[in-house]
Amino acid sequence: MRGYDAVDRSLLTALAADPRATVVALADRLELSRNTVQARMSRLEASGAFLSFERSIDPVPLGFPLEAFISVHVQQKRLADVVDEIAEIPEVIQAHGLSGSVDLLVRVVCRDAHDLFRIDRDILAIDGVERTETSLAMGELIPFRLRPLLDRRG
Amino acid sequence: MRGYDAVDRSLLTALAADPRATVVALADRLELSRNTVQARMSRLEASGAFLSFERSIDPVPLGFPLEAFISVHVQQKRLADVVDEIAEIPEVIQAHGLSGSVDLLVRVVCRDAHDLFRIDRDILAIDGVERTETSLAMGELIPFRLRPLLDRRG
DNA sequence: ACGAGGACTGGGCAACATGCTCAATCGTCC
DNA sequence: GGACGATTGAGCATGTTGCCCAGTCCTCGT
Repeated sequence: MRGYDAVDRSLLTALAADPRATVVALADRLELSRNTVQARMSRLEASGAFLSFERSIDPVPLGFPLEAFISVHVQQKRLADVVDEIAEIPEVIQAHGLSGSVDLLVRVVCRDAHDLFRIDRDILAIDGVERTETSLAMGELIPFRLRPLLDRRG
Repeated sequence: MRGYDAVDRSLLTALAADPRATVVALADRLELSRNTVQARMSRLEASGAFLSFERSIDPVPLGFPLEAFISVHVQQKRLADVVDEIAEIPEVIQAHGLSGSVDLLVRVVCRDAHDLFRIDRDILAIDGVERTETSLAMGELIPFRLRPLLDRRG
């Protein structure tokens, strides 16, 4: 299933406003019948509209107040191995392969600056890694959001 | 409330495995009483452990298969204004302020390359923006995860 | 204009979940 | 020992879920 209609989008929006809303509550708010909401929800679920719930957990109260992005330059041929090794570091919470001069954008959280230093060192020590550049995230200036996208006509 | 104990972490882990699990189901799985789970959940909720549900929605089925990171160099003094203007672009789903040579790391999704080109142009046109560098995300090589962190001793 | 297919609706029903309260138990800390 | 907080099991009224059904409404293609 690709592309959602207005009903799907408003369902997602309503869910964003209240993630644990019941089907009945959603039906009420959207002025749809309970059956419709139930059917839509199963379809959304089945179509893979939802990512892991882990994305909705805040690392800060877990004790990781610092976030950083580490740009990694890699010997291309060893990219897969490098990724495997980076994945072993628990503080790495995400990594994207990029086009362009930087090969890998690694997102990490840590307890303090010392922690970050260590993680960077660990990545540099990996065979195939040529260079890294660490940027401390000073804040999420635009917090993750999909609403503007959801609110537009599809 | 800062810092969760083992019970909190296993609750979060269990929730990650099944985001819409009922309190009863969680109690079962963790071999806790229903009351305990209910109490913990309210505390987690109240302590701000959960981020917006939007983070758990996949932009791809919404019709945005392409993701990119745009590094933005800004005249420092105008940073706030630049962020405000960037926030007007719906395809911008997140932005971090960074330490280092890049001031702003903007995460965007788009329908196609043409779309991306337009967004980059829009950002460049903003007063106070000096330079941008666009990197297309070739894939989420390490999908967002907190489990390794959750699984460790707190 | 007709019928078919799909989505939506309202009704009903049994099984289950929730939110709440209570009394009892268990550790830990002073 | 005594006090405190966390946990437990029980109970209860109310709300929710998952399911099924029949009826309606739209949109298609013919």
